[in-house]
Amino acid sequence: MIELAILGILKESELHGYELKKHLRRVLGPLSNVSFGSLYPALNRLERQGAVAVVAVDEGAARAVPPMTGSFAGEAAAFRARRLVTRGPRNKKVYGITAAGEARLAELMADPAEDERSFGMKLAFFRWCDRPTRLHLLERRRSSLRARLEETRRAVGTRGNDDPYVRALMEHDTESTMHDIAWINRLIASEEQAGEERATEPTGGQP
Amino acid sequence: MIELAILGILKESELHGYELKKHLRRVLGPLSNVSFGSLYPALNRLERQGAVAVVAVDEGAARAVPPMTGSFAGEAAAFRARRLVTRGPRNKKVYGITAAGEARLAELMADPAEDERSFGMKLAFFRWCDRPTRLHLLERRRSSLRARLEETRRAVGTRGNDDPYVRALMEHDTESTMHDIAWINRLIASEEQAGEERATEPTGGQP
DNA sequence: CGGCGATATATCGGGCCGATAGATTGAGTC
DNA sequence: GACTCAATCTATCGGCCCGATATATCGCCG
Repeated sequence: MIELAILGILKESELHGYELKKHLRRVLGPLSNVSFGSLYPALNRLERQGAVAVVAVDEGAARAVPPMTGSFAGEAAAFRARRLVTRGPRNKKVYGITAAGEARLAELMADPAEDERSFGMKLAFFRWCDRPTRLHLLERRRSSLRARLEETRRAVGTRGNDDPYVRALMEHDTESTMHDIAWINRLIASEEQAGEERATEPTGGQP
Repeated sequence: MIELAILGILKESELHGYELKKHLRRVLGPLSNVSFGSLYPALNRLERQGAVAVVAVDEGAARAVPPMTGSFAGEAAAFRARRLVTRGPRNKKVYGITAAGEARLAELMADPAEDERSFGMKLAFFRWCDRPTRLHLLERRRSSLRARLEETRRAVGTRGNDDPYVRALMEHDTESTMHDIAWINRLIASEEQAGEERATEPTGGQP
Protein backbone atom coordinates (compact mmCIF):
# COMPACT_ATOMS: atom_id res chain seq x y z
CA MET A 1 0.00 0.00 0.00
CA ILE A 2 1.18 3.37 -1.08
CA GLU A 3 -0.58 5.16 1.76
CA LEU A 4 1.65 3.44 4.26
CA ALA A 5 4.72 4.61 2.38
CA ILE A 6 3.48 8.19 2.14
CA LEU A 7 2.67 8.37 5.84
CA GLY A 8 5.97 6.75 6.74
CA ILE A 9 7.90 9.36 4.77
CA LEU A 10 5.80 12.32 5.93
CA LYS A 11 6.28 11.30 9.55
CA GLU A 12 9.93 12.22 9.15
CA SER A 13 9.52 15.56 7.40
CA GLU A 14 7.01 17.74 5.62
CA LEU A 15 7.24 17.54 1.85
CA HIS A 16 5.38 18.27 -1.35
CA GLY A 17 4.46 15.59 -3.88
CA TYR A 18 7.51 15.82 -6.05
CA GLU A 19 9.95 15.63 -3.14
CA LEU A 20 7.88 12.83 -1.68
CA LYS A 21 8.42 10.77 -4.79
CA LYS A 22 12.17 11.28 -4.62
CA HIS A 23 12.28 10.29 -0.97
CA LEU A 24 10.19 7.24 -1.71
CA ARG A 25 12.60 6.22 -4.39
CA ARG A 26 15.54 6.72 -2.09
CA VAL A 27 14.08 4.75 0.81
CA LEU A 28 12.22 2.00 -1.00
CA GLY A 29 14.77 1.95 -3.77
CA PRO A 30 14.01 -0.78 -6.23
CA LEU A 31 10.84 -1.81 -4.38
CA SER A 32 7.71 -0.31 -5.89
CA ASN A 33 8.93 2.83 -7.70
CA VAL A 34 5.80 4.87 -6.98
CA SER A 35 4.40 6.80 -9.95
CA PHE A 36 2.64 10.17 -10.00
CA GLY A 37 -0.48 8.46 -11.21
CA SER A 38 -0.68 6.74 -7.83
CA LEU A 39 0.93 9.39 -5.67
CA TYR A 40 -1.36 12.38 -6.24
CA PRO A 41 -4.63 10.45 -5.98
CA ALA A 42 -3.30 8.81 -2.82
CA LEU A 43 -2.42 12.21 -1.34
CA ASN A 44 -5.93 13.46 -2.11
CA ARG A 45 -7.42 10.36 -0.52
CA LEU A 46 -5.31 10.82 2.59
CA GLU A 47 -6.20 14.47 2.76
CA ARG A 48 -9.90 13.63 2.51
CA GLN A 49 -9.43 11.13 5.33
CA GLY A 50 -7.68 13.75 7.42
CA ALA A 51 -4.49 11.73 7.62
CA VAL A 52 -2.39 14.43 5.98
CA ALA A 53 -2.87 18.17 5.63
CA VAL A 54 -1.48 20.93 3.46
CA VAL A 55 0.97 22.87 5.58
CA ALA A 56 1.95 25.61 3.14
CA VAL A 57 1.57 26.71 -0.47
CA ASP A 58 4.93 28.06 -1.56
CA GLU A 59 6.66 30.45 -3.92
CA GLY A 60 4.45 30.52 -6.99
CA ALA A 61 1.51 31.62 -4.90
CA ALA A 62 3.68 34.22 -3.17
CA ARG A 63 4.38 35.82 -6.53
CA ALA A 64 0.85 35.57 -7.86
CA VAL A 65 -0.75 36.91 -4.69
CA PRO A 66 1.38 39.59 -3.02
CA PRO A 67 0.02 40.81 0.31
CA MET A 68 -3.04 43.16 0.35
CA THR A 69 -4.04 43.26 -3.31
CA GLY A 70 -7.35 41.47 -3.41
CA SER A 71 -8.23 42.68 -6.87
CA PHE A 72 -4.90 41.50 -8.27
CA ALA A 73 -5.52 38.06 -6.85
CA GLY A 74 -8.89 38.09 -8.59
CA GLU A 75 -7.23 38.98 -11.88
CA ALA A 76 -4.77 36.13 -11.45
CA ALA A 77 -7.65 33.74 -10.92
CA ALA A 78 -9.40 35.03 -14.03
CA PHE A 79 -6.19 34.58 -15.99
CA ARG A 80 -5.94 31.01 -14.82
CA ALA A 81 -9.58 30.36 -15.73
CA ARG A 82 -9.01 31.75 -19.23
CA ARG A 83 -6.37 29.08 -19.82
CA LEU A 84 -8.94 26.28 -20.14
CA VAL A 85 -7.93 24.75 -16.82
CA THR A 86 -7.85 25.98 -13.27
CA ARG A 87 -4.59 24.26 -12.38
CA GLY A 88 -2.62 26.61 -10.22
CA PRO A 89 0.74 28.12 -11.13
CA ARG A 90 3.55 26.33 -9.33
CA ASN A 91 1.61 25.65 -6.17
CA LYS A 92 4.02 23.35 -4.32
CA LYS A 93 1.55 22.06 -1.80
CA VAL A 94 3.58 20.97 1.21
CA TYR A 95 1.99 18.11 3.11
CA GLY A 96 2.36 17.13 6.75
CA ILE A 97 1.10 14.16 8.71
CA THR A 98 -1.71 14.69 11.25
CA ALA A 99 -2.43 12.88 14.52
CA ALA A 100 -5.05 10.83 12.70
CA GLY A 101 -2.42 10.06 10.10
CA GLU A 102 -0.04 8.70 12.70
CA ALA A 103 -2.80 6.49 14.05
CA ARG A 104 -3.55 5.31 10.53
CA LEU A 105 0.12 4.55 9.96
CA ALA A 106 0.25 2.39 13.09
CA GLU A 107 -2.90 0.64 11.95
CA LEU A 108 -1.52 -0.03 8.47
CA MET A 109 1.75 -1.31 9.88
CA ALA A 110 0.19 -3.69 12.35
CA ASP A 111 -2.62 -5.38 10.64
CA PRO A 112 -3.56 -6.17 7.09
CA ALA A 113 -2.74 -8.41 4.14
CA GLU A 114 0.69 -9.68 3.26
CA ASP A 115 1.10 -9.07 -0.44
CA GLU A 116 4.76 -9.81 -0.80
CA ARG A 117 5.60 -6.21 -1.57
CA SER A 118 4.08 -4.67 1.51
CA PHE A 119 6.47 -6.44 3.84
CA GLY A 120 9.41 -4.57 2.35
CA MET A 121 7.61 -1.28 2.86
CA LYS A 122 6.80 -2.10 6.42
CA LEU A 123 10.36 -3.07 7.16
CA ALA A 124 11.53 0.24 5.73
CA PHE A 125 9.44 2.00 8.39
CA PHE A 126 10.17 -0.34 11.28
CA ARG A 127 11.63 2.54 13.25
CA TRP A 128 8.09 3.84 13.71
CA CYS A 129 6.83 0.88 15.68
CA ASP A 130 7.66 -0.91 18.90
CA ARG A 131 9.50 -4.17 19.31
CA PRO A 132 6.47 -6.43 19.84
CA THR A 133 4.91 -5.22 16.61
CA ARG A 134 8.18 -5.68 14.78
CA LEU A 135 8.53 -9.23 16.05
CA HIS A 136 4.97 -9.98 15.14
CA LEU A 137 5.45 -8.75 11.60
CA LEU A 138 8.69 -10.68 11.21
CA GLU A 139 7.09 -13.89 12.41
CA ARG A 140 4.11 -13.44 10.16
CA ARG A 141 6.43 -12.92 7.26
CA ARG A 142 8.40 -16.01 8.13
CA SER A 143 5.33 -18.17 8.27
CA SER A 144 4.13 -16.91 4.91
CA LEU A 145 7.53 -17.65 3.42
CA ARG A 146 7.40 -21.15 4.84
CA ALA A 147 3.98 -21.67 3.31
CA ARG A 148 5.33 -20.54 -0.01
CA LEU A 149 8.24 -22.92 0.30
CA GLU A 150 5.95 -25.82 0.96
CA GLU A 151 3.63 -24.92 -1.88
CA THR A 152 6.48 -24.72 -4.35
CA ARG A 153 7.83 -28.06 -3.18
CA ARG A 154 4.41 -29.61 -3.61
CA ALA A 155 4.21 -28.13 -7.12
CA VAL A 156 7.58 -29.68 -8.03
CA GLY A 157 6.26 -33.10 -7.10
CA THR A 158 3.11 -32.69 -9.20
CA ARG A 159 2.87 -34.63 -12.45
CA GLY A 160 2.67 -32.40 -15.50
CA ASN A 161 5.50 -30.22 -14.21
CA ASP A 162 8.31 -31.97 -16.04
CA ASP A 163 9.37 -29.01 -18.15
CA PRO A 164 13.03 -28.21 -17.36
CA TYR A 165 12.44 -24.44 -17.39
CA VAL A 166 9.46 -24.60 -15.04
CA ARG A 167 11.64 -26.84 -12.92
CA ALA A 168 14.49 -24.34 -12.90
CA LEU A 169 12.07 -21.59 -11.95
CA MET A 170 10.77 -23.56 -9.01
CA GLU A 171 14.16 -24.63 -7.78
CA HIS A 172 15.35 -21.06 -7.86
CA ASP A 173 12.21 -19.93 -6.06
CA THR A 174 12.88 -22.51 -3.37
CA GLU A 175 16.46 -21.32 -2.94
CA SER A 176 15.45 -17.67 -2.80
CA THR A 177 12.73 -18.34 -0.30
CA MET A 178 15.08 -20.27 1.96
CA HIS A 179 17.54 -17.42 1.69
CA ASP A 180 14.78 -15.01 2.70
CA ILE A 181 13.78 -17.16 5.66
CA ALA A 182 17.36 -17.23 6.90
CA TRP A 183 17.46 -13.46 6.62
CA ILE A 184 14.22 -13.07 8.57
CA ASN A 185 15.64 -15.39 11.21
CA ARG A 186 18.66 -13.13 11.59
CA LEU A 187 16.40 -10.09 11.91
CA ILE A 188 14.31 -11.84 14.56
CA ALA A 189 17.40 -12.88 16.47
CA SER A 190 18.86 -9.39 16.51
CA GLU A 191 15.48 -7.98 17.53
CA GLU A 192 15.19 -10.40 20.42
CA GLN A 193 18.74 -9.77 21.49
CA ALA A 194 18.14 -6.03 21.59
CA GLY A 195 15.01 -6.70 23.64
CA GLU A 196 16.88 -8.81 26.19
CA GLU A 197 19.62 -6.25 26.62
CA ARG A 198 17.00 -3.68 27.49
CA ALA A 199 15.30 -6.16 29.85
CA THR A 200 18.31 -6.25 32.21
CA GLU A 201 17.19 -2.93 33.63
CA PRO A 202 15.12 -1.68 36.64
CA THR A 203 11.68 -2.86 35.52
CA GLY A 204 12.22 -6.60 35.95
CA GLY A 205 10.54 -9.14 33.70
CA GLN A 206 11.31 -12.86 33.85
CA PRO A 207 14.80 -13.65 35.17
CA MET B 1 1.04 -9.88 -18.50
CA ILE B 2 -1.70 -12.36 -17.96
CA GLU B 3 -2.38 -12.80 -21.66
CA LEU B 4 1.03 -14.34 -22.14
CA ALA B 5 0.34 -16.84 -19.40
CA ILE B 6 -3.06 -17.77 -20.80
CA LEU B 7 -1.69 -18.30 -24.30
CA GLY B 8 1.26 -20.26 -22.95
CA ILE B 9 -1.04 -22.65 -21.10
CA LEU B 10 -3.58 -22.96 -23.90
CA LYS B 11 -0.82 -23.82 -26.36
CA GLU B 12 -0.39 -27.07 -24.49
CA SER B 13 -4.04 -28.08 -24.16
CA GLU B 14 -7.57 -26.81 -24.53
CA LEU B 15 -9.17 -25.79 -21.26
CA HIS B 16 -11.99 -23.81 -19.75
CA GLY B 17 -11.47 -20.90 -17.38
CA TYR B 18 -11.57 -22.79 -14.15
CA GLU B 19 -9.09 -25.42 -15.28
CA LEU B 20 -6.95 -22.69 -16.74
CA LYS B 21 -6.64 -21.08 -13.35
CA LYS B 22 -5.56 -24.34 -11.76
CA HIS B 23 -2.96 -24.94 -14.45
CA LEU B 24 -1.68 -21.40 -14.05
CA ARG B 25 -1.31 -21.97 -10.37
CA ARG B 26 0.53 -25.21 -10.95
CA VAL B 27 2.96 -23.83 -13.50
CA LEU B 28 3.52 -20.32 -12.17
CA GLY B 29 3.12 -21.50 -8.61
CA PRO B 30 3.82 -18.69 -6.21
CA LEU B 31 4.36 -16.18 -9.00
CA SER B 32 1.29 -14.12 -9.74
CA ASN B 33 -1.62 -16.30 -8.51
CA VAL B 34 -4.03 -15.12 -11.22
CA SER B 35 -7.53 -14.24 -9.99
CA PHE B 36 -10.85 -14.70 -11.75
CA GLY B 37 -11.28 -10.97 -11.83
CA SER B 38 -8.34 -10.84 -14.25
CA LEU B 39 -8.77 -14.18 -15.95
CA TYR B 40 -12.25 -13.86 -17.43
CA PRO B 41 -11.85 -10.31 -18.73
CA ALA B 42 -8.52 -11.37 -20.24
CA LEU B 43 -10.14 -14.33 -21.96
CA ASN B 44 -12.81 -12.06 -23.41
CA ARG B 45 -10.15 -9.66 -24.61
CA LEU B 46 -8.20 -12.46 -26.25
CA GLU B 47 -11.34 -13.82 -27.84
CA ARG B 48 -12.17 -10.39 -29.24
CA GLN B 49 -8.65 -10.19 -30.64
CA GLY B 50 -9.04 -13.61 -32.21
CA ALA B 51 -6.14 -15.07 -30.24
CA VAL B 52 -8.28 -17.72 -28.60
CA ALA B 53 -11.59 -19.30 -29.57
CA VAL B 54 -14.30 -21.29 -27.85
CA VAL B 55 -13.86 -24.88 -28.91
CA ALA B 56 -16.86 -26.48 -27.19
CA VAL B 57 -19.61 -25.78 -24.70
CA ASP B 58 -19.89 -28.87 -22.53
CA GLU B 59 -22.21 -30.88 -20.32
CA GLY B 60 -24.62 -28.34 -18.90
CA ALA B 61 -25.54 -27.24 -22.40
CA ALA B 62 -25.85 -30.86 -23.48
CA ARG B 63 -28.52 -31.39 -20.85
CA ALA B 64 -30.28 -28.10 -21.43
CA VAL B 65 -30.37 -28.50 -25.21
CA PRO B 66 -30.87 -32.14 -26.20
CA PRO B 67 -30.69 -32.78 -29.94
CA MET B 68 -33.60 -31.76 -32.18
CA THR B 69 -35.83 -29.82 -29.79
CA GLY B 70 -35.61 -26.24 -30.96
CA SER B 71 -38.63 -25.13 -28.98
CA PHE B 72 -37.21 -26.63 -25.80
CA ALA B 73 -33.97 -24.72 -26.31
CA GLY B 74 -36.06 -21.60 -26.71
CA GLU B 75 -37.84 -22.30 -23.45
CA ALA B 76 -34.52 -22.80 -21.69
CA ALA B 77 -33.33 -19.44 -22.98
CA ALA B 78 -36.54 -17.80 -21.77
CA PHE B 79 -36.09 -19.44 -18.38
CA ARG B 80 -32.59 -18.06 -18.17
CA ALA B 81 -33.79 -14.61 -19.19
CA ARG B 82 -36.45 -14.65 -16.47
CA ARG B 83 -33.75 -15.07 -13.85
CA LEU B 84 -32.67 -11.43 -14.12
CA VAL B 85 -29.41 -12.36 -15.84
CA THR B 86 -28.53 -14.20 -19.00
CA ARG B 87 -25.70 -16.12 -17.41
CA GLY B 88 -25.79 -19.57 -18.89
CA PRO B 89 -26.20 -22.72 -16.82
CA ARG B 90 -22.86 -24.42 -16.36
CA ASN B 91 -21.52 -23.45 -19.72
CA LYS B 92 -17.96 -24.65 -19.37
CA LYS B 93 -16.64 -22.76 -22.35
CA VAL B 94 -13.54 -24.61 -23.49
CA TYR B 95 -10.96 -22.35 -25.07
CA GLY B 96 -8.28 -23.16 -27.59
CA ILE B 97 -5.44 -21.08 -29.03
CA THR B 98 -5.65 -19.92 -32.66
CA ALA B 99 -2.90 -19.30 -35.21
CA ALA B 100 -3.15 -15.58 -34.44
CA GLY B 101 -2.83 -16.46 -30.78
CA GLU B 102 0.40 -18.34 -31.37
CA ALA B 103 1.78 -15.36 -33.25
CA ARG B 104 0.69 -13.09 -30.40
CA LEU B 105 2.39 -15.39 -27.90
CA ALA B 106 5.66 -15.21 -29.80
CA GLU B 107 5.31 -11.44 -29.94
CA LEU B 108 4.66 -11.16 -26.21
CA MET B 109 7.57 -13.43 -25.40
CA ALA B 110 10.07 -11.60 -27.55
CA ASP B 111 9.57 -7.96 -27.01
CA PRO B 112 8.05 -5.76 -24.37
CA ALA B 113 8.65 -4.30 -20.93
CA GLU B 114 10.49 -6.02 -18.12
CA ASP B 115 8.31 -5.67 -15.05
CA GLU B 116 10.10 -8.03 -12.75
CA ARG B 117 7.18 -10.45 -12.69
CA SER B 118 6.96 -10.98 -16.42
CA PHE B 119 10.38 -12.56 -16.64
CA GLY B 120 9.28 -15.46 -14.48
CA MET B 121 6.28 -16.01 -16.71
CA LYS B 122 8.39 -15.94 -19.82
CA LEU B 123 10.83 -18.41 -18.39
CA ALA B 124 7.97 -20.75 -17.56
CA PHE B 125 7.12 -20.82 -21.26
CA PHE B 126 10.64 -20.94 -22.64
CA ARG B 127 9.91 -24.24 -24.34
CA TRP B 128 7.77 -22.30 -26.82
CA CYS B 129 10.62 -20.23 -28.24
CA ASP B 130 13.93 -20.81 -29.96
CA ARG B 131 17.38 -20.56 -28.48
CA PRO B 132 18.28 -17.09 -29.78
CA THR B 133 15.14 -15.63 -28.24
CA ARG B 134 15.83 -17.41 -24.99
CA LEU B 135 19.37 -16.08 -24.86
CA HIS B 136 18.18 -12.61 -25.68
CA LEU B 137 15.65 -12.68 -22.87
CA LEU B 138 18.18 -14.02 -20.40
CA GLU B 139 20.69 -11.35 -21.27
CA ARG B 140 18.10 -8.61 -21.03
CA ARG B 141 17.11 -9.91 -17.65
CA ARG B 142 20.71 -9.97 -16.51
CA SER B 143 21.33 -6.42 -17.53
CA SER B 144 18.22 -5.21 -15.72
CA LEU B 145 19.34 -7.05 -12.59
CA ARG B 146 22.73 -5.42 -12.86
CA ALA B 147 21.11 -2.03 -13.13
CA ARG B 148 19.06 -2.75 -10.05
CA LEU B 149 22.17 -3.80 -8.19
CA GLU B 150 23.92 -0.60 -9.06
CA GLU B 151 20.95 1.54 -8.12
CA THR B 152 20.62 -0.11 -4.74
CA ARG B 153 24.31 0.33 -4.09
CA ARG B 154 24.04 3.99 -4.99
CA ALA B 155 21.08 4.32 -2.62
CA VAL B 156 23.11 2.78 0.23
CA GLY B 157 25.74 5.46 -0.21
CA THR B 158 23.20 8.31 -0.14
CA ARG B 159 23.03 10.47 2.94
CA GLY B 160 19.72 10.25 4.75
CA ASN B 161 19.70 6.47 4.46
CA ASP B 162 21.21 5.76 7.84
CA ASP B 163 18.26 3.88 9.26
CA PRO B 164 19.37 0.35 10.19
CA TYR B 165 16.18 -1.27 8.85
CA VAL B 166 16.36 0.49 5.51
CA ARG B 167 19.97 -0.56 5.46
CA ALA B 168 19.09 -4.20 6.14
CA LEU B 169 16.50 -4.09 3.39
CA MET B 170 19.02 -2.81 0.89
CA GLU B 171 21.73 -5.23 1.85
CA HIS B 172 19.35 -8.09 1.50
CA ASP B 173 18.17 -6.77 -1.85
CA THR B 174 21.78 -6.63 -3.00
CA GLU B 175 22.39 -10.21 -1.92
CA SER B 176 19.23 -11.48 -3.56
CA THR B 177 19.98 -9.68 -6.78
CA MET B 178 23.49 -11.11 -6.91
CA HIS B 179 22.04 -14.53 -6.30
CA ASP B 180 19.62 -13.99 -9.16
CA ILE B 181 22.39 -12.86 -11.48
CA ALA B 182 24.41 -15.97 -10.69
CA TRP B 183 21.36 -18.06 -11.50
CA ILE B 184 20.81 -16.28 -14.81
CA ASN B 185 24.47 -16.86 -15.61
CA ARG B 186 24.02 -20.59 -15.06
CA LEU B 187 20.96 -20.59 -17.32
CA ILE B 188 22.84 -18.73 -20.02
CA ALA B 189 25.78 -21.11 -19.76
CA SER B 190 23.62 -24.20 -20.07
CA GLU B 191 21.75 -22.62 -22.96
CA GLU B 192 24.97 -21.86 -24.80
CA GLN B 193 26.36 -25.29 -24.09
CA ALA B 194 23.25 -26.93 -25.53
CA GLY B 195 23.62 -24.70 -28.57
CA GLU B 196 27.24 -25.68 -29.11
CA GLU B 197 26.50 -29.36 -28.85
CA ARG B 198 23.96 -28.97 -31.59
CA ALA B 199 26.41 -26.87 -33.62
CA THR B 200 28.86 -29.80 -34.04
CA GLU B 201 26.61 -31.13 -36.77
CA PRO B 202 26.45 -30.99 -40.62
CA THR B 203 25.50 -27.31 -41.01
CA GLY B 204 28.79 -25.70 -39.95
CA GLY B 205 28.97 -22.27 -38.32
CA GLN B 206 32.24 -20.65 -37.17
CA PRO B 207 34.98 -23.19 -36.31
C1' DC C 1 15.65 35.64 -25.94
C1' DG C 2 14.77 31.27 -27.01
C1' DG C 3 15.13 26.75 -26.20
C1' DC C 4 15.74 22.93 -22.84
C1' DG C 5 15.69 20.17 -18.94
C1' DA C 6 14.28 19.94 -14.31
C1' DT C 7 10.50 20.98 -11.19
C1' DA C 8 5.64 20.50 -10.12
C1' DT C 9 0.68 19.04 -10.20
C1' DA C 10 -2.85 16.53 -12.13
C1' DT C 11 -5.93 13.48 -15.15
C1' DC C 12 -7.14 9.49 -18.11
C1' DG C 13 -7.54 4.89 -19.93
C1' DG C 14 -6.74 0.42 -18.92
C1' DG C 15 -5.21 -3.58 -16.39
C1' DC C 16 -5.26 -6.26 -12.22
C1' DC C 17 -7.13 -7.74 -7.82
C1' DG C 18 -10.31 -9.06 -3.94
C1' DA C 19 -14.95 -9.52 -2.90
C1' DT C 20 -19.13 -10.99 -4.26
C1' DA C 21 -22.95 -13.25 -6.69
C1' DG C 22 -25.45 -16.69 -9.03
C1' DA C 23 -25.85 -21.29 -10.79
C1' DT C 24 -25.03 -26.35 -11.16
C1' DT C 25 -23.23 -30.67 -9.82
C1' DG C 26 -21.94 -34.56 -6.89
C1' DA C 27 -21.35 -36.81 -2.61
C1' DG C 28 -22.89 -37.82 1.71
C1' DT C 29 -26.79 -38.38 5.07
C1' DC C 30 -31.13 -39.49 7.09
C1' DG D 1 -36.19 -39.35 -2.37
C1' DA D 2 -35.17 -34.93 0.06
C1' DC D 3 -31.65 -32.25 2.32
C1' DT D 4 -27.52 -30.17 2.94
C1' DC D 5 -22.90 -28.96 1.83
C1' DA D 6 -18.80 -28.39 -0.67
C1' DA D 7 -16.85 -27.96 -4.93
C1' DT D 8 -17.24 -26.39 -9.65
C1' DC D 9 -17.91 -22.68 -12.99
C1' DT D 10 -18.63 -18.15 -15.01
C1' DA D 11 -18.96 -13.48 -14.36
C1' DT D 12 -19.16 -8.48 -12.60
C1' DC D 13 -18.01 -4.48 -9.53
C1' DG D 14 -15.40 -1.08 -7.02
C1' DG D 15 -10.98 0.38 -6.23
C1' DC D 16 -6.13 0.78 -6.64
C1' DC D 17 -2.06 1.30 -9.39
C1' DC D 18 0.60 2.34 -13.46
C1' DG D 19 2.23 4.57 -17.85
C1' DA D 20 1.27 8.15 -20.82
C1' DT D 21 0.05 12.59 -21.30
C1' DA D 22 -1.10 17.70 -20.50
C1' DT D 23 0.06 21.99 -18.54
C1' DA D 24 2.95 25.40 -16.52
C1' DT D 25 6.93 27.46 -14.25
C1' DC D 26 11.96 27.89 -13.22
C1' DG D 27 16.80 28.33 -14.00
C1' DC D 28 20.55 27.89 -16.96
C1' DC D 29 23.32 28.12 -21.20
C1' DG D 30 24.60 30.21 -25.27
